[in-house]
Amino acid sequence: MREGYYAQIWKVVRRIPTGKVATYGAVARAAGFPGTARQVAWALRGAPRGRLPWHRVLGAGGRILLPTEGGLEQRLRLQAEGVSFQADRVRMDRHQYKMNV
DNA sequence: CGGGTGACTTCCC
DNA sequence: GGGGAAGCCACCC
Repeated sequence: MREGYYAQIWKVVRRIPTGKVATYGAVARAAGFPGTARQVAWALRGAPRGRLPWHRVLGAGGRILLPTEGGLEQRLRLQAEGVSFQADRVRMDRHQYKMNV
């Protein structure tokens, strides 16, 4: 089933190391599907929870876009990994993970 | 195959 | 820098 696209996205997300983050758009590009940032969110939502560092994927500018509790959990998880924030955004200048396109 | 739905982005005011 | 509009696209009726 829908493994083709999702599997690629998950593979990229799993490459993001602890303490680093990436944006939806960057993940999409690295996976070989430029312009599908929105679909990355689908892939994360439909991902098998527990074995994917979903919390390391953020919106452009380092913003957490996951609403309500999920967003809070995401922030806590990131902070637990040593990711620093400035107001509501992650300091991308320090934590953005550069992927080999 | 048409239409609605977003954990998106970018541009413009 | 907030707010709105438009572009994009996999997924599910």
